[in-house]
Amino acid sequence: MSIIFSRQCEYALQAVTYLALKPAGEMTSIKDLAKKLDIPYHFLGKILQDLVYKGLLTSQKGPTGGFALGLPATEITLFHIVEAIDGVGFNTNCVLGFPECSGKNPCAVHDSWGEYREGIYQMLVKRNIAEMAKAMKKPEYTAMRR
Amino acid sequence: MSIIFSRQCEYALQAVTYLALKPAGEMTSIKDLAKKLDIPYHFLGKILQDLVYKGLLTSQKGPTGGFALGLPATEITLFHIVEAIDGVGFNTNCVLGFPECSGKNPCAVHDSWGEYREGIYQMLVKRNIAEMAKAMKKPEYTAMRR
DNA sequence: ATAGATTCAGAGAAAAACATCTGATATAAA
DNA sequence: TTTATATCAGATGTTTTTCTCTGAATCTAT
Repeated sequence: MSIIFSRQCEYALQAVTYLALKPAGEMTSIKDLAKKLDIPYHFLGKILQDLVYKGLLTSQKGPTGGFALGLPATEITLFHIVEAIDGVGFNTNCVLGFPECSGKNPCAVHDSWGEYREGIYQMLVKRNIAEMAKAMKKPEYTAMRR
Repeated sequence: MSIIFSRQCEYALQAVTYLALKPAGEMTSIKDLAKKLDIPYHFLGKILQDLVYKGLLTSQKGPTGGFALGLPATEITLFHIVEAIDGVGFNTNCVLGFPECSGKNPCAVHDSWGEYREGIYQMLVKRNIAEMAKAMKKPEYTAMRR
């Protein structure tokens, strides 16, 4: 289907970015997140739970509870989230799926892909959630529905 | 799971590349392809059928039958195959899945990704199956098992 | 204390992707 | 003409991913 990240991963990126827009310390409920971002409620719950377990978010139960960033927004990179949800398979295997493609026996796109892959990796490592939030702030996120 | 092309698409690329290594006009059976490339027999059958329908391959029934390229190897690009199997979703949507990411309201990686995407696209469009076959020829493809 | 709102945890359902099976049809060679 | 070997076509099965449900456990505010 031509995709780089799983749906879970995309949802995670969106949710964390949204949390980064909130005042520090404020908790946001799954309900709010799911509604604003148009992500299935229970599915999102699972994903956020996972991110709490991995230390990227914190959570609090009970009324006024919810989720918040577990680290300063500037310290959470896109790569942290991708790694937590999807793992890092995309920079080991041949893009075209040739099992024997390697440095010794490269496929015709082995080297070009290596460059793009590295670029994408750098993009994920260098961009943090604070930047993402800033970029998406324009229409105050209200337009962020599918 | 972090992937760009579907398994089907990878199998298709491998199979077509393998066919390009064969003398022109020679037919290769699913059995041969499946065994050499270690792809599930019936699944591969379906994929090849699809490629015949799309005009990239030709087929012949009966003994001595099988599949062959439907066009000269130099005229089949990687993009042709990817397009036939996976479609072209990867150069329209936001990599990170932000629904509202666009030129007007770009996410923080919108522009960088645009460059990589274009590069990858060019890579697929410019590389043809003849080149792929040449690159993979070294150990005469015999090592191409998982 | 109690009530209400929330996350947590694990099971389960639905959909999509991946793979297999079976019978039909075509074709080449004996 | 018969037989063996292919693809073709459609149904079926399996696995993975996506999404849902339910019943705790936890916490806040009244």
